[in-house]
Amino acid sequence: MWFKHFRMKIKKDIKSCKTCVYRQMLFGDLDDFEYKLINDARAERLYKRGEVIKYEGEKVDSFLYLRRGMVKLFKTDTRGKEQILSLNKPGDFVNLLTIFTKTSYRYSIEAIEETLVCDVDLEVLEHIICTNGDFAMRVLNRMSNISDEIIESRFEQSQKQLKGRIATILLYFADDVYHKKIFNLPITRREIGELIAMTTENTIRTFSEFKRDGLIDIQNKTITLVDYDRLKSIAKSG
Amino acid sequence: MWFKHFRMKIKKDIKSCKTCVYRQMLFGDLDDFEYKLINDARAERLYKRGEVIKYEGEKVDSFLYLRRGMVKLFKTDTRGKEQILSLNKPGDFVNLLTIFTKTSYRYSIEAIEETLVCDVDLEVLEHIICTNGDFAMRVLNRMSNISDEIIESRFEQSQKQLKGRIATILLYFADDVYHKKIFNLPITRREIGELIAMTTENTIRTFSEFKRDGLIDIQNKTITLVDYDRLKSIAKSG
DNA sequence: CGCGGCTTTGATGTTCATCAAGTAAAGTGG
DNA sequence: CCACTTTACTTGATGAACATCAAAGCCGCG
Repeated sequence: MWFKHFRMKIKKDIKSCKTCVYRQMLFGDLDDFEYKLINDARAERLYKRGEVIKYEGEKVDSFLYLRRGMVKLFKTDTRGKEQILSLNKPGDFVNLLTIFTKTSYRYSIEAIEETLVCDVDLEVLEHIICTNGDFAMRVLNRMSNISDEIIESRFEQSQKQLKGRIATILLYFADDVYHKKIFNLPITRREIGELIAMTTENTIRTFSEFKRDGLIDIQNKTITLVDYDRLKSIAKSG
Repeated sequence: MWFKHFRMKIKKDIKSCKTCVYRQMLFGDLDDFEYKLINDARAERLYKRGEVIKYEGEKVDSFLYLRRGMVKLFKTDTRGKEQILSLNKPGDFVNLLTIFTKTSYRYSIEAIEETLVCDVDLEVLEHIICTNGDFAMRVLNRMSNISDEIIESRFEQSQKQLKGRIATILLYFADDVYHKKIFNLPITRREIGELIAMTTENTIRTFSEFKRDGLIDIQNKTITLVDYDRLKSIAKSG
């Protein structure tokens, strides 16, 4: 398993953070000098599906944000089954909540499709936080928002049962990730199960049922949302 | 309901933050001027059991920390049932994760016993963060830790079933709150159910079963952990 | 002293996990 | 490129864990 770690490609992109589309989300108001610091401490890394970006237990020493692709954060439970804590899509600050913990990762991060990640050295980020109070406030603000969203979405998912959770996931891909009603599922049925805390079998059963009921169409990995409104209602009602 | 809000007592304590036992947890390295700022922006508030400290939807405009007593953070689900997100005990920073969100509370905070809370105006805290980088880093560090702990404990609880969750809660009170094997349960059976995401009935059934099996003794609200080791093992194994 | 909330126990039903078994797809090594 | 192996996908049958419904005793409090 570990050998995968060494296959990752490291390259420097010519473009600077200044021209990055995700810049304004956090680094919007830095001055030229600060940009240069960030930019010099930054590496772009490309991962293939299945490559592990960070292992549980590794030291947290960089700030990660996702430019392309998709990653999962997951832990392995006592019986050896993986449980997915969250999916991250382009624009997400993968590990922002954990970044300042001074301990090590409590979960692993793995690419679920070809993924491009920006990796910024933590010390540089900390330096800017220490010297630029407004920036510190912006980081704090992002952290609060991410934390609130996680708690909120967990709360909502916990009230739903199987069908509601599956419908929610399908709508997440259609609305928030691909912005289309037809898309290729980037993850396996098993991973969907790990994400919604259900077994693979029941996840598949629900997919089949949704297909029988004319809610979706399935061609292997290609999903089409046929009855969007009814899916929405299932996602809502549980 | 809302009228409760106005019954809360507001008083200024003579002692300053400088002498507070919880000082070193966050405010340890502030200079005299900063202490004075915090101290002047601070109010101590005393709440009785059942009094709501913050309502979901209220604006977040202060930093809260708990000096005495216990509070619960909770939300009301779609069917009108409450779900407890977390319990906080003395020394906890009740709303630290939410503080910088610039929106409003997504949950309510209520005292479950007589509770003394320090309430610090947010603008003053933000001012100090903006001008004292080391302090900002310490706040970020605390936020990361709290977030990690929440995610970790949720992950662990989600793998357990009824008995494991109840055992975990009992050990939490004994080990982390009261540091005794005999204590008065500060919350009702229903609230325990809300905390572990189970029904009141099954929570009670499990209590009875633990008593029958000689794990605990129950006299109304007074709980005695009789077989601490076996409880520990149940909490661990699920 | 009676009303409402808390507590308790039992009976029944639902949701989901587990086990089993087979097909399809996707890597892998010769 | 093909046999072989592994992993993903699928469906059915059975059982366990927990929710729901019902009913009654208890306790505090106005």
